[in-house]
Amino acid sequence: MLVEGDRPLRSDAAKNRERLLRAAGQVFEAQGLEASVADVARAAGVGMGTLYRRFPSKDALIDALVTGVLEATVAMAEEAAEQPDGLGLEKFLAASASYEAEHVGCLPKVWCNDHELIHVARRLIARLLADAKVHHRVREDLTTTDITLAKWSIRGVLETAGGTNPQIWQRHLDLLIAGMRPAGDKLPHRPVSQAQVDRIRYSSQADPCVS
Amino acid sequence: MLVEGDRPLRSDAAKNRERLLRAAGQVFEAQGLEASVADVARAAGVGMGTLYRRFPSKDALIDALVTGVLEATVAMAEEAAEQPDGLGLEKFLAASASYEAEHVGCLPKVWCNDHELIHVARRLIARLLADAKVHHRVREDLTTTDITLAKWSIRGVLETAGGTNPQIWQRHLDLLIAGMRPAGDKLPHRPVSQAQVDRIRYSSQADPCVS
DNA sequence: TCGTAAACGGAGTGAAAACTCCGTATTGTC
DNA sequence: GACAATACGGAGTTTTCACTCCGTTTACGA
Repeated sequence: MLVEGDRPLRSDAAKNRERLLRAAGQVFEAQGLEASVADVARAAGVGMGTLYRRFPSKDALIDALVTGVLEATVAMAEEAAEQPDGLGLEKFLAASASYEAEHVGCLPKVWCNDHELIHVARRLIARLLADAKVHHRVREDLTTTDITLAKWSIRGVLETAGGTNPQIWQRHLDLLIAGMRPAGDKLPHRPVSQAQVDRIRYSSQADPCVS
Repeated sequence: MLVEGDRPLRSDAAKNRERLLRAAGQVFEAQGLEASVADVARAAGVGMGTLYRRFPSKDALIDALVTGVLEATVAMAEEAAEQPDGLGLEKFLAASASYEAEHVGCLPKVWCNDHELIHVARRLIARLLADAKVHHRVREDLTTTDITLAKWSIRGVLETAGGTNPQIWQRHLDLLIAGMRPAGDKLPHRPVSQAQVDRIRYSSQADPCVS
């Protein structure tokens, strides 16, 4: 998944790599993704050379953070799948929102579509949704793309509010889940097709989001 | 509201000002706010000097766009207030989402809290919400901060998906409104206080959002 | 039509930030 | 303990981009 393909890292290099990732998360959360790499290096207590030896570009550094979030997301989806009674979907949404709240820094780059792990997560979410329907936890006309939109929306709340305050995303998730509950009427508009979602490349950045 | 305090603009200057605003909207939508001002000037067909004579900084240009969106938002809220039967809130949410979808470029800077017009809009929204409650269109435990979160969430969807496709935000708004509908149970978590919302300064940019 | 105040274009400037280079230091193996 | 191989720091390079300056042009009242 990461750039290092060959032999294991020397111990100091491995330690600095972790430091850099941790520092990058903090700096990007505090200043946004336009924070300078020099700031990240300083926060990590290493030199620029070290940063660039480990991550060939700023984009690669961000991508490593994104990959971490996505791996955690997939893990949470797998764990939620073991929840009985069709409550896995809700559990997953809460768990991943909570995790994202702690990693706000790289969120703008997380839910673009280029990343392999996103497709893995999406398949798992589809199963969670199906299970929730079997147990009549959610309305019949709910689709996986609705869940995708819900995740984008939580990201919007987290990015605006910062990840500090759990109340904020919890209350918003309450509202979303209330909207997902079974109801007599269908949602007024047609669901968004998966193809439409796939076509989106996250336009608010000019460059493709994974380096 | 705008920087020009004195005499009216000469005709060519006024024309170029409009061109610049239109071009800025398009360029920022296509490339994000980190697009260069040179690109904006080129798209508008004017020189750098003209841009900077009209808008003293890039931030001021963005702020002019933001002000336009907020003025439209206030106008839409006022219009929605005339809707009978407590449907004004839903009408407003749909109208403002539709408008924002056409002005995705500057959205990242719109819903920070520093702008005077935001408070105006918020007061209008509070009245729309109260009216919706009187007519039992929404649940009793819904608060104005919930609407604020809903607007942030729509912004998240629009920013990710781009403003091009109305289906996307409509379907998401369907879900939100379904969650707002009257129900037997209360939402699990406590509502977010207005003070908490006011404390947020939109952290994903380091600088304060209005120049 | 003429004069002037206002506006125009766009090359030039300075700062900021991504990325490189290389002399020095550290790790881990024989 | 010595010696490669690997990693380290941080000053220097290059590029990008916001912003300025000034000679030329345009609008518009008299």
